[in-house]
Amino acid sequence: MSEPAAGPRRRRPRGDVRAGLVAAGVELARTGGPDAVVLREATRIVGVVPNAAYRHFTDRDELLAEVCTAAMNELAERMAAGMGRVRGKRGNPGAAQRRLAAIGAAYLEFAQQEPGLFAAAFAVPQQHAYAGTNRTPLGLLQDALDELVEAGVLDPGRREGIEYPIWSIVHGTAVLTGRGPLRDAPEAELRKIEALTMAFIGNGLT
Amino acid sequence: MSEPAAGPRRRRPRGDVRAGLVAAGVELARTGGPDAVVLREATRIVGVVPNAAYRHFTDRDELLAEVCTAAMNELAERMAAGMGRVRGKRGNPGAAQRRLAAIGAAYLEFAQQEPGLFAAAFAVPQQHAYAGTNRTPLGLLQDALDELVEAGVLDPGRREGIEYPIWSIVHGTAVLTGRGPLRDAPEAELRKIEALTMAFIGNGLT
DNA sequence: TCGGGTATGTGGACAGTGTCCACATTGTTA
DNA sequence: TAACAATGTGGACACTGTCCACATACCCGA
Repeated sequence: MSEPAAGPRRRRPRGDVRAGLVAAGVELARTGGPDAVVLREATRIVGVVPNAAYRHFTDRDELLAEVCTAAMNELAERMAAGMGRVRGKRGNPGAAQRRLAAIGAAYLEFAQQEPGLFAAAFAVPQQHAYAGTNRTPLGLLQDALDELVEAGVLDPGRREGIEYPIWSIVHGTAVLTGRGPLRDAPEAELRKIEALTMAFIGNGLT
Repeated sequence: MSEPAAGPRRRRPRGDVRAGLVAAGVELARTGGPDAVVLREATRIVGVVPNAAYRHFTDRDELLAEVCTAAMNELAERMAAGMGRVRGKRGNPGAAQRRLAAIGAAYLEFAQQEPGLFAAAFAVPQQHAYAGTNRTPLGLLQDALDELVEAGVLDPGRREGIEYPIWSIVHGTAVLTGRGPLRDAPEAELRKIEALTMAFIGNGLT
């Protein structure tokens, strides 16, 4: 009874349906990962007929890509937030180290609290643009490492390319303990693994 | 015209259809990853009606689980093979290090040469048994690390739990450079990242 | 040897999905 | 105001996983 009884229902404002579909897709991904992003369900949530989606996306894959980008952005956002909570001037050795630890912790925390979105973030079909901003996981990590060099904690000679092993170890931990084979280890065990991961990184930097 | 003209076609030997379905599933996964393991297509390959699959698996998920296990076994097999190619007595420091490097290299190589199977190996729905044998990626890694301790290369005090960061870094590299955001980096770049990964591990052990 | 029971395969059906086509409506612009 | 582009609708198709009832082949005990 919420609909205003027949009458040619007003069309939603421009671009509203598209945004709604993406938002709906994000919620679906949050619950069930990328596979749960089903086009028809998204249109149902928005309250529109399935075909309407094809006015905004050529494919289900295009919708999914949009959802994935949103998920990746949320991950980056949480990393930035975690880093922002660390006080201390840029270049301060202790603060620099804590900031690196903070983005790593935020990464793992996101993977644990939002397994669906985390999986979606890395389930991009085809190609990911990422153009423009470097407010991405990799960009943030690189910033943190650059600060570590500035602060004199990390030898400049060892800086080049070190973001990749570090990203790998954090991502690997997230995946293996999340959806992966280590998923049903007891909570305490998982904490220990995370601590080992962080320690291993620290070890590799000094 | 290849069928022997009507007549009640002989039933296949016991357990043959089941094995065939798994094999077909593996081939599908090899080409397109876990999502490509579609039950009806597998039955088509085996030459049987879709419903026949339900005499051997309760679910498509159960078939998929079987396929995933097979994929994981193949990964373990390749790691074991890579390790086996390294000569030198157990406990020899150099050989121990080369063996660790070999299983890491085999892991990355498998992920690159068989992206579909690699993805499938870690796409197990629900729970993974793995009971019995420890001829698994983790088991092999643990063996290699134990040997490293025996050989006096790795301080016994740092042995406990170190398999997890190491597995994580290798797995993370495989995922990020395979299906992940680093997937379309140029070949040379990928090699460099792999080398950095291995170096980072060596650094973390000594 | 035979007869029944169990394992296995078949045929037909259903709901759900992505996607296509033709049509209707709206909002905008010349 | 008339034409046009953007957007939404209705109906259809092939494909998927899964269910039910039925048919057959094989095996084991009498």
